[in-house]
Amino acid sequence: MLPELKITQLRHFVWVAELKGFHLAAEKAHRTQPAISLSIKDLENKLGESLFEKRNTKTTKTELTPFGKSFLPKAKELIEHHDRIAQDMTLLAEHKTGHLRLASVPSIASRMLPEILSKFVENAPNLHISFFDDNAGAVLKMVENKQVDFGIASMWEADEHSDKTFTPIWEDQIGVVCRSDHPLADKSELHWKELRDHRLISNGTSRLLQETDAAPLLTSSQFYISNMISLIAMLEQGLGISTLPGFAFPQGNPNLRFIPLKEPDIVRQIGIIQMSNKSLTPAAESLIQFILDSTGKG
Amino acid sequence: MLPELKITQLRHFVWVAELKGFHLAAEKAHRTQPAISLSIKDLENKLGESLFEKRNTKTTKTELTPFGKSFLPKAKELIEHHDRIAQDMTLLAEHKTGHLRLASVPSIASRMLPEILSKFVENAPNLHISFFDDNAGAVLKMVENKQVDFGIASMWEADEHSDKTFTPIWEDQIGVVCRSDHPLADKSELHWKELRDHRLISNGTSRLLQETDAAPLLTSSQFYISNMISLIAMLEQGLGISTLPGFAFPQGNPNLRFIPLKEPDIVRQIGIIQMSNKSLTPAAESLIQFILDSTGKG
DNA sequence: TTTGACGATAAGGTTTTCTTATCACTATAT
DNA sequence: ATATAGTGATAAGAAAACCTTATCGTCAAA
Repeated sequence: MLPELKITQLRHFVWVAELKGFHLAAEKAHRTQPAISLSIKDLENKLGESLFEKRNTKTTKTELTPFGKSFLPKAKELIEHHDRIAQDMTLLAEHKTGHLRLASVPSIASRMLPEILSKFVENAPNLHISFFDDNAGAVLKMVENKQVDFGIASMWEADEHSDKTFTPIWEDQIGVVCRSDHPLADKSELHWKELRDHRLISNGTSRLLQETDAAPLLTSSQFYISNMISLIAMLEQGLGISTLPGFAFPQGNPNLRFIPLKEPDIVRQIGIIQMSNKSLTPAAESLIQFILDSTGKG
Repeated sequence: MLPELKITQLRHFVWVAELKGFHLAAEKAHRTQPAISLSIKDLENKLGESLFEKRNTKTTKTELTPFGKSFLPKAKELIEHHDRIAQDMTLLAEHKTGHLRLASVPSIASRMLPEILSKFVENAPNLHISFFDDNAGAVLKMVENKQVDFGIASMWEADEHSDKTFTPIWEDQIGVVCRSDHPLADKSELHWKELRDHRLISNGTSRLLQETDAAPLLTSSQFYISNMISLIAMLEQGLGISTLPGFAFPQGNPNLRFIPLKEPDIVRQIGIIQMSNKSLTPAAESLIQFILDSTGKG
């Protein structure tokens, strides 16, 4: 039966040995001298051998026995090993290190995450981040397959009571996008019926119009363009108009206008999607909290 | 401030993780299930993060959190490290391993030690032994210089109250050595005066006659031979007779006889010499005990 | 010889750890 | 659907481990 050595006990031993005295060791351990005496005695009993030369007699020096001498380096190594692990785990728990994987829908990825992430990593210099951007469906899949710790996307009712949890964060209003010189360009808001006479290009986000008053627009749509970059190019070309969530609109584009759709007022809820049963890594947990805080939802 | 993890606690964690359950782990730890629950809880508090998935709810499986998963291998390593050290030190304390150095006077070295050492090492397969044989003075020096853990030799009064401790073990009686065809060869015991008419070769052990009734023999001695092999050769040649302690007599030599000296009856005390203040390694301690036991002095 | 420093020891209090008893929950088998 | 057996959590008190105060004996230096 092997004895079970306590780290604290080993520390006491090392201190007594290195400071050459029980009193000094006691001070360092924030304990009284008898506590150290007993601790060492217990250690000696466990090991079955004296660590220090017969004390209380002849010699006043606190000196290691040969046995103690051979134990000293081993004890120090074990303590160092312990401290290294304690340090590692503490850093991990405090999300200063580790690996964080997330996926997001492109609009948030380009519009909100750059600032959030750059601020977040300031306090976590050793944190590795893997980031994926894709459409909402793909994000959802990556969460389900546990390829990512969590995802950022919108979630529609169908999946509401599933094994995933949705925490809404941003509200993204649908609007109409057209060229600056388009007849609708100067409106400050629009009714869906005003769009009927214009060529509507549908895209990946157009399904948001389904099940709303504006649904009829989709059936009459001649073009469908899935790729956002192509879509923008077409719109800039003046091929037609389209609907997009606000965050997906390339803000700062001088040639295009974004006009909120007021009737129907369609708002896309974008938020965090995670598995309900699986708990998150500290780093992931922490980033979510950070996002909530920096968006005022905390 | 780093938390101080206890080895026992880490064991509990590893067992719960590997046996996938608190009850099984409790059994293995010879503890009750609540004890393990609390132990894990305490560990989680120290680390500041959950190790197992939210228990008591939804899932009945005891599963690690990502944090716990990354902790598991580290915890196992630390436990193994601890056990390795505990093992090493226990072996060292039980003198199954280590390095043992001793010096002995040749008579004991050749007469008693072979059997003793071969029996001793049977129980200590990993013990390294360095052995030196030399005359009593040299043995004493090696003990003083700490070149050896202890020495085996005789010790004369002058050094009695020194920094060395002498533990007598063997009693070696002085006798007369002569060739088998020598006039004295058939005697069963001798008086020193019977030697006066024979040529006496003195040797390194002859000082044992000093301060005894037989001292006059030394002054009349014509030959002094320090080397034992040469001495034996001379004796076999019939050059003369000599005195030797019994253990120094090459037993089994067909050409020589050993006749105990009865008057004076000189007994050389041979025993263990060690430094008084310095404690011994477990291996040395153990060999000394073994010698005491096997000579009935324990 | 006295004093100061060292570590050991005794007695008693505090903290930690464990146990017994019980609860809440889930899954399986009636 | 209900009972049953299995999971882990929790509360209260007992046991063990740990620490403190007070004191002692020894040694070495003043």
